Amino acid sequence: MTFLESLKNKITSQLGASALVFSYPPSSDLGELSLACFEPAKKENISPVELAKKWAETIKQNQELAAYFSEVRPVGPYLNFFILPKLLATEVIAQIKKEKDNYGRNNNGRQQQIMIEYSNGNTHKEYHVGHLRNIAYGDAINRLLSANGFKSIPVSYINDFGIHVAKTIWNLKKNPEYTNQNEAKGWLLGKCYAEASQKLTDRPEYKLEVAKIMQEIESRSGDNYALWKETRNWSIDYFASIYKELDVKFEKTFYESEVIAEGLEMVNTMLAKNILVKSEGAIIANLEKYDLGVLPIIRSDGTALYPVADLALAVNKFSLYNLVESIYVVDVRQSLHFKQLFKVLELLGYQQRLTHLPYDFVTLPGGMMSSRTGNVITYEELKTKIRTRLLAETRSKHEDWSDEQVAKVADVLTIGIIKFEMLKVSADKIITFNIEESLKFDGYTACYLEYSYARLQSILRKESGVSLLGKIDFSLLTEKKEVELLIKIAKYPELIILASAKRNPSELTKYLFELAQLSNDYYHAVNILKADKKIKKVRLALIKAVSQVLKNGLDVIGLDTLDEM
RNA sequence: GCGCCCAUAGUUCAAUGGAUAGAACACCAGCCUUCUAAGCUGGUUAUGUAGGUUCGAUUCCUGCUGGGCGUACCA
Repeated sequence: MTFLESLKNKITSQLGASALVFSYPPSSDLGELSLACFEPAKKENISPVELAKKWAETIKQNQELAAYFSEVRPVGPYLNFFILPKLLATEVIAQIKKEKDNYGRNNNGRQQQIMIEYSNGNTHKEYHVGHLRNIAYGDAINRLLSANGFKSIPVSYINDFGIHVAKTIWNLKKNPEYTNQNEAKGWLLGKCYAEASQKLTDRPEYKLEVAKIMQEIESRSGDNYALWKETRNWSIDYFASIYKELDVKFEKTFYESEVIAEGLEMVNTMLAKNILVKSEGAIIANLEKYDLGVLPIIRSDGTALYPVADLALAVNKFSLYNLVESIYVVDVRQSLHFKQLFKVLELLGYQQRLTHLPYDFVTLPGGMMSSRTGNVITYEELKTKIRTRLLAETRSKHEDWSDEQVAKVADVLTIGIIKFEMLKVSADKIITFNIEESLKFDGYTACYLEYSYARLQSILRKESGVSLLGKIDFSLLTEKKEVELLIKIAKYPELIILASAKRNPSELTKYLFELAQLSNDYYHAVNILKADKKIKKVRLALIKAVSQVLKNGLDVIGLDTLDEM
């Protein structure tokens, strides 16, 4: 239990109340902890102002509890607590020192298994910034669940069998130069797809050729099937390299091509059960009585649509793992599709909790991203642009560094910028990805956070001789900024719970930014290394705790840290 | 047509129904003999519209306006 939790429990029990809602005052002039008395006053049938006054006295009657505070002050309908800095510092810093990388983690999930599917790669297609939002969001939720004590199982589902594959192969055969270059083969397939898509829009008469290729791939024999197998691996290898760069790991990867047969069997069973019906030559799930319209399953030409694999995939997940929840991190535009899919699974008798975790799309300043109009930025292009700038910037700061050192910093910051830009906005907001803006190093950015951490490390490094093991006099932390920092890091475990409950990593990015601001503010205002010996020691202990919290929080949103930059 | 989402400062975003609606960018003025100036300090600016519920609404409900997305053989 954290210091703040136990303090809130003690107050609640002394007041003889239950389920009190605590909050934090908007300004440190109003204390460190606050209790709004509106609701409890209703139960007691007195005004909240009166109750706050009354409760202030009740707290003071308990000497042991009152000793935690320099003041318990009723302010209108609020009861505000001024926590003694010495106690706050002693307890919070000790806990961080003890738990280190585990500070902030809890076991609320009791190791129950939650599967989270994200990444949604399409082989034979370009990998663009939209995918990056999915990866950053899915990976952060995965890490958040894990930090809250769930056994989170990240899985990736790769669509290697759709019509887009046939389009790419069709164009590849017409333009063999796509296979003869030195560039990454998976990346070239993406270019090949974009061109194919454009050609087929301009000349729809080629669609018959594409359909023929698709049929041959589905029949799993012939030259086109062999070419599919070969090119599929190019994309899969390419994805693996991207995941490695982004530091995301999957426990299992599902492929559409491997579940489609099972899905077709399910279709037959469901036809027999009348869950699916034939209509206008196609096979559909008619969900109109649930206000969910119609879900087409099999085209009238007999070929399978996306839900076939999706149904089999969902069932596979449940049979392979004992899940309390199965999460799908997928673009909000597929909301109706998932409602339909979940309803069909329910009709089949599955009762597990299924969650579609939607996020809105990423656009570019020039308008909606689309392969067709060419207004699309691939991961490769984005990464290169950002990394090139960072290499130059880092070199200009450190002329004496080796190329390896400079590259290391640029690599960590590049990935950090991409993930942070995707996470700092809540999922229901459209992100207009402005590369120039993302490249800035000021303000609410990944670089700012990373820089703040590196600065703290730098100070700690300069005084590595000072032992932080011996007795530290925490009563020496009396500066206002020190108390603000202390209460901020004391709150961190609550943020992990909140961000996970709301499934919203931006709660955490915001918190970390505020912590970094406080931290930068602090070491500008207060000298650490030149302070008296005892004060220096306690201030070093404080910034060590702060840097630990920064590191832990950055880790939860998937960002690596740098000791120097 | 129907359904879902969005609307807050010049721009991009915050705000479990609660205290003076917070930040960042941009702009202006300062700070390197002081732990990395990728930093810090100070200043200017906002809840689309009409109602309702409430002691209290940026938040909940309804209408309107504007924008986005989805809506049977794309994924």
